[in-house]
Amino acid sequence: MSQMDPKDYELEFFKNNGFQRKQCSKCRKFFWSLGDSDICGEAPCVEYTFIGKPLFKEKLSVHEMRESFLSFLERKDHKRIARYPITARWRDDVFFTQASIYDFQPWVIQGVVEPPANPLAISQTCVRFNDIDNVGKTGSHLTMFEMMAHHVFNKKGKEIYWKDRTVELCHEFLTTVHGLDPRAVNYSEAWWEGGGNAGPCLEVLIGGVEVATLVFMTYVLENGQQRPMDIQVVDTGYGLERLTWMSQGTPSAYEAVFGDVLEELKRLSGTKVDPAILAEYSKAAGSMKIETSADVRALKADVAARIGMSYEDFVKAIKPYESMYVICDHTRALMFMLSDGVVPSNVRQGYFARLLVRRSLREMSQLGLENRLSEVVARQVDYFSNDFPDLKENRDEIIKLVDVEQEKYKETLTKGRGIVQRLESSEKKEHKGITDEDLIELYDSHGLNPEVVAEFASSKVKVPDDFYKRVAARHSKVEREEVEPEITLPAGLPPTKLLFYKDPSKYRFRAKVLAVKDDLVVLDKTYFYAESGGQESDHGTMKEMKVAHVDKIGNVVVHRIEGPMQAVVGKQITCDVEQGRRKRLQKHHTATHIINGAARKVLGNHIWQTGAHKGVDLARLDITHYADLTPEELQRIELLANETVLSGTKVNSTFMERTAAEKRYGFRLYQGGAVPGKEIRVVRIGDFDVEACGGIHCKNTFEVGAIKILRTKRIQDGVVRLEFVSGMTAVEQIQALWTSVTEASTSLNATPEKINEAVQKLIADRKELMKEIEAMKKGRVGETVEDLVHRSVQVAGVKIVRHVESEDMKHLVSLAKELIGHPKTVAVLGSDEGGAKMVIARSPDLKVDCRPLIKEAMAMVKGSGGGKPDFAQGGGQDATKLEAALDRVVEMVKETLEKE
RNA sequence: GGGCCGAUAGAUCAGCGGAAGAUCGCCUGCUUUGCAAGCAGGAGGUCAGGGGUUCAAAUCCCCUUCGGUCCA
Repeated sequence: MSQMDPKDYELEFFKNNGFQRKQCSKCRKFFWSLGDSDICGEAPCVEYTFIGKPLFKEKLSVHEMRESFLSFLERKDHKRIARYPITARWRDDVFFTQASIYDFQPWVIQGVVEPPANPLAISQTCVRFNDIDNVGKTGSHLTMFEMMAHHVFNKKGKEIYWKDRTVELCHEFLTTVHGLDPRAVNYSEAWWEGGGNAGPCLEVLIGGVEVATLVFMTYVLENGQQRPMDIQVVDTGYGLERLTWMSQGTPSAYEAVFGDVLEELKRLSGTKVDPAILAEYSKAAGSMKIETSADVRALKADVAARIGMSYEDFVKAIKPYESMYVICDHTRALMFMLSDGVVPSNVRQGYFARLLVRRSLREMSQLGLENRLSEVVARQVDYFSNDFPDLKENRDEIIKLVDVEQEKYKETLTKGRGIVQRLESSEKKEHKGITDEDLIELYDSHGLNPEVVAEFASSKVKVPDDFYKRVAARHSKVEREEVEPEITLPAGLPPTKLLFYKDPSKYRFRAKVLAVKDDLVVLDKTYFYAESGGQESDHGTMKEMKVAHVDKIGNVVVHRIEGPMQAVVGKQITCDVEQGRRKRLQKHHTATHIINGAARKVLGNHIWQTGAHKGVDLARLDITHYADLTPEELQRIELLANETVLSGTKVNSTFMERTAAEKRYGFRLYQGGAVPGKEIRVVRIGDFDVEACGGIHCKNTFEVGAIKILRTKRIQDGVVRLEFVSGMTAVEQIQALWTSVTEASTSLNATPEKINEAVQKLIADRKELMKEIEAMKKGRVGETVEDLVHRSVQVAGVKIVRHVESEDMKHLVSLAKELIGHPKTVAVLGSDEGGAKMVIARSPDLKVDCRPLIKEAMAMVKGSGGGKPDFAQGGGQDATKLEAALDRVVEMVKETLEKE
């Protein structure tokens, strides 16, 4: 904390209002307060003081608390903005929105784009999975929470407010709005770092809980160095759930936050716990700061001892409540994730949705509520949908996704049960049961955690203490980082004017060269579209130079030149954008929006774009969906897409004020990833599809010409990829397909329509023929056998059949099998097909061991062999020695027989 | 994005270097008033695809594709 400078915290607001700077006698932290205590006011320095005696004047639900915060700030000239999606589509460094400031990283904070409002107020839905194991047990841990915030982005010369006003607002909200005793709040000095930024912060402590953090983002961290930011950001974060809890003074945060839903669960499960036990536990849990599972164990042991129960009985008594708390938390998180377009999957964001579903299902079954998870989720939707209308809109989708996912887990369990049982029965022979390694394998590779395995197993399962540690160990690996070479441009380049938005049909223009670096040219303005939003860049020429790629770095467009560089800084040059390429790209881009809209209409509201690429020859769109597309669904999407093309709907591409656009079209806009900025470009195809998009589009859907979906595949669980073509590319593709179909049908002497029939018949015929051949071969063997037996050499009453023919091994083997069906027979068969091959076999009524025979014989032909005592086979390269080898075997057999 | 497990008959799986198996399902008979079942017989496999090692590969090695699962 060497960065901390006491001056950072000496606020006018504190001085003018009589706050004293104190040092906590326990943790030595400095804090500002109007009260008398010399303790900072955060657990564990103090115990929670508000349990049973709320510190606010009114008990508020989460909804009321959220509204009181947002409307308070509106009265203080802040603009209220809607929450951002919980899955951070606009960032590739994180999966989920974990704090309100995430909404504005990195572009707003870096000054690349304007914030949607300034100052602004928001209640941002967030999820964090680090403490998931503590949820339900500690009384306060949650995976999903709402971070309420006021944010200010101060640019030089345009400062709005900074530390004093921030603290003043916070203080007023707590004391004036909620009637908190001004002496009951402490502001403790701390330092904040995150996302490459840092700055001083004040932690707002009430009743033992940190209810808010007021961060003043001041510095950029670069190579361990601090540099002042261009924009100084007020980043506050108020814990909605904590404030609500505080206002109610319930034993745990869960009781305060989950209201209706928790009641419903209690009713459904008919859970009854001795109120005395629960009260005692809640009191203890609520008054302690608990962070690890060891803390939880210690706490439980402590409480159990205090009320005179055994640890085991106590744990058992309180388990149903823990289950319900977990379910409440997980289903709320799940609801928002699913509503925001996360489809459960085995990778990325989807995995966390799956995790929540599976954990919830296990707790549900603990309560005896199998197969009813979606009911609870539905209840959550009802509880929250007044304040988040999108939840209501997506209600059916959310329920469907939960049900689908529940089915998938059941399948995993069904499979798992079989695996466990087979494992047990196969290892019973060694009397080992299920080992630690088995448990880890079952969890890591088959998704069965130890409790589930124990349930499935008939033998006793012992779980090692360090189970999860050992699982983690299996995943320890060296993270390799791929550092992309970053292009550094000369400093001070102005943003390139993007003229293609003004006139997308202009292909020839003159512009001034601002900079040249290696093979890159920067102009003052350009009609070249830079690769973004999955649309490949334009190509073209500048004077005689070939433009091979166009990129955007920050606000500057760079044109990459292939071949000799002729651009001169300061000169005006003539540029030409390649028309044909642009037109194909733009058709594919509009087609992508159409396909996206069509897929959503056919499949449902959970369809979101999760990736897209628009090339010259092919476009592809990845959408979130929980199952493979059926041929029917695919056809319906294709039909609807082409109907839309033919409808001749106007494609509107206009810049709109961001909040107005969001209000009008909702967060659906952000299909290709949220594009923050005060103004966003909205591409709207009638009522069919609206997306925030920077790409270049057709002016009317009929320009797309035609859309042909070529193929679809599941690229992960939960994501389906559609590959398609449009315009002339579609016609070319159809022609190419038609050509191969025609050629194939000609070869088959069938019409294209009957081609499948013809192929099926061909396959059936071939199968039939193969069988006939096999049968004939067998018959031939039968014929030879009698003949061979007849011509065999007899030694000591044993028939030795020595025979050579040019056939494959399979033939020799079946011949040998037939021969040793005769009593007292030894078969010594050879073939010179593709080297030397030999089979030595004898009927079961003899004792000759064939293995040493084949070994010796095959050594003679530079090979080897083996098998069973009564049936050996082998081979070698030297077919010229085959006859000699056969003779040698017959010799040895004779010797053996004569000895007996 | 990474680790691990896996792909054999319609389904579930065994086999893990020496001619492809079990159970269920399916078909045909027999038995039964009928059903469930029982008995007898039968059909059904490019052992995911492609390379390699070997005398010999479902089996060992490598690659590809697909699935499952855990972790970020």
